[in-house]
Amino acid sequence: MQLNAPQQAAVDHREGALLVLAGAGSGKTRVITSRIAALLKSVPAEQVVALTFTNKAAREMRDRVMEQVGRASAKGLIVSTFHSLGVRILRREIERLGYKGNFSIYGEADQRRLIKDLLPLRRQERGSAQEVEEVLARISSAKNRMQTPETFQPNRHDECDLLTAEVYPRYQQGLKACNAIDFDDILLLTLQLFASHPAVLRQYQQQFRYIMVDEYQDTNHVQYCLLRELSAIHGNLCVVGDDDQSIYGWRGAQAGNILDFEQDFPGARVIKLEQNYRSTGRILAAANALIEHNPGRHEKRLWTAGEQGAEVVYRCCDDGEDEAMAVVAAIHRERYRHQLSYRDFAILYRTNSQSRAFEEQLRYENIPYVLIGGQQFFDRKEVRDVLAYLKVFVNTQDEVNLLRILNYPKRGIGESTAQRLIALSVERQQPLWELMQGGDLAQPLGEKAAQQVEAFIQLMQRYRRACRHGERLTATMEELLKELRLEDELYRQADDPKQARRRVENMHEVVNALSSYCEREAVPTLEGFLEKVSLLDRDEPLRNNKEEKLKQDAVVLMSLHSSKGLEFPCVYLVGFEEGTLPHSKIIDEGGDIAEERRLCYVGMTRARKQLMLLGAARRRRYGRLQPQTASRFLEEIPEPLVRREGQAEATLSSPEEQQQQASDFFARMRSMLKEEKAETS
DNA sequence: CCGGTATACCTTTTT
DNA sequence: GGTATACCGG
Repeated sequence: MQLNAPQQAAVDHREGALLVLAGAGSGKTRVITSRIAALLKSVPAEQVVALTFTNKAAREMRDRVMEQVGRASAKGLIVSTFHSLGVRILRREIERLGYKGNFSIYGEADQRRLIKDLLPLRRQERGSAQEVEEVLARISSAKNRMQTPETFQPNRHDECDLLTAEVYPRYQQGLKACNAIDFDDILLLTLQLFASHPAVLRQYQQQFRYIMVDEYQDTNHVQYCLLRELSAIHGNLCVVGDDDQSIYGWRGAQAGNILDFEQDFPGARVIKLEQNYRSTGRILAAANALIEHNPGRHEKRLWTAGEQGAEVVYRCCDDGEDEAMAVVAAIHRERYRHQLSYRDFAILYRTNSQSRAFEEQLRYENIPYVLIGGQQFFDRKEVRDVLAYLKVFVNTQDEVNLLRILNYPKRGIGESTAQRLIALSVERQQPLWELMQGGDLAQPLGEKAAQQVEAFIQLMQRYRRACRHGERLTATMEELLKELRLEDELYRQADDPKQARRRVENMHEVVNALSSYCEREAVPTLEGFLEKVSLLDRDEPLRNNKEEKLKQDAVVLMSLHSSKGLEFPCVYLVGFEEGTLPHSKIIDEGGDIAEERRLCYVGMTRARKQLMLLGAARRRRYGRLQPQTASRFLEEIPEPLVRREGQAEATLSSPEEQQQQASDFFARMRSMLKEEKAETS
């Protein structure tokens, strides 16, 4: 297929800043890969950098460039995520900032643990889970705004902000003491490195002569600054994106970056791609009608030379189960009518918890499906526990993880012993690892505990040494799991043997991942493995990653966020209700409705041939059945563009609902009685 | 120190 | 309806 005129213009652009405003389905990826291919004809590959947000996007882009220019010409080309590039730079340069090269990368679980331990230091009340979560979010957002512990400006009238101001410096010190950095630090420290070491910056400026950025609308302020620094000399920055698809504002992305590009990089050329090659006319018309309700966009109107296609349908179902049945029925029907494969269908939802009803229905009907995202592999406790051992082997300063495994599996080193060790470590100004190694702990800890600690540290030393030899990594790890008897531990903990088996499987999946990493890599190291694992996209479980999953012939289930960048012949956008599609959290807390609208727009524009919107008249939320109303976005798409089907009313009549009402009544009575009691006593 | 049960809280979206 | 924490008894 040939490039159209604006696409070609973007590919041919060479020097200076370029903004490509690429509407959904306008052949954006093709433009980027073609432009890289064109550059490689006259520029050494190692001077070209393409940055993406997900590993999958990076891999895809790299593959497509190689298809066009061949493996040899692409050698040295950097296609990577922002975070991978950051880590790559930091591994080489971080000692200039006072960290050591074997630093750990802390995910949310590690961060939470660290903050949790910090909170009670300052306050008598113990840090509740909510508080930890809130403080963590604020620290992260501060980092995204480039506020350090020193420059953080709390809102004086905001309790939580003041707490954050106290915790933030300690948190950052804690990280450094553990020789660890968090996800936001990856980018922030890279930027700080550049600021404090101009010579280092210059070196990278000279190396990266042509910089391209995909999904520019998702960049946050730190990423923007990095790009500005790196392109400062030559100005060869080409960014591609679509402000209408900016859906990561909650994570600090600034759609302003793409709206202000022309002011930030004077002389920038702007090219709009508005011809859509993906969806039918009717789907585009509906999506356009919706997105036009958003203020302050780059004016853009998608059009297609293709056919009008089938009607877009909205269907109101009785409840969640009915909705699932309707989708499955539609899949059966369309598959038969148009000779489609299962993989041609996608079910998209706002929250991951919505997947359950569809999974059940699909399983019931024996339809193969794949679930993308959701409960993440690396968030699972059993996986994190194993990884914690590996992290400590690499970085013995990593006390967050050291404390995590100190008594896992249970080895008689309980909470009080741990606290005594920590106190001792503070008192003697000695890292925990050294303290435990030093022996002589019988007095402070007691004979028995000291013995257990001794045994623990012996074991750790032994395996730490064994891990140095890259050859036997996998075998060493297998031995470790065996010696720790983690499998038994998992069976003992779980109350359901099936659940236990799943956990054991997950644990072994880590070993499998390590094994396949070792096979792939020329010089495998534990460090390298952990780095890979830390930087994985949320929804690629190690080996059978997103692509492999998509290749199977199965219906795809995923969140609207995960769906960005993908396309399917038939899309079912479910939960089209107030409180779900504009999510209640956003409605209640005065969040950004426009972003919800964009999310909806992203979902709609994934569809090539057929788009169906579904909602329910009542739905179970937190286990309660509640009446629902149609999403406000439905009204924003005028009648002829979306055909309304089904008109279930929110009537309360089923036996289940009556029972629900009764139990609600008794719950109210009980709580009233409790209050009365409290008053009288 | 451990394992059990009661409980509170919760659900956005994720590199 | 599910998980993470709290508290209590052994």
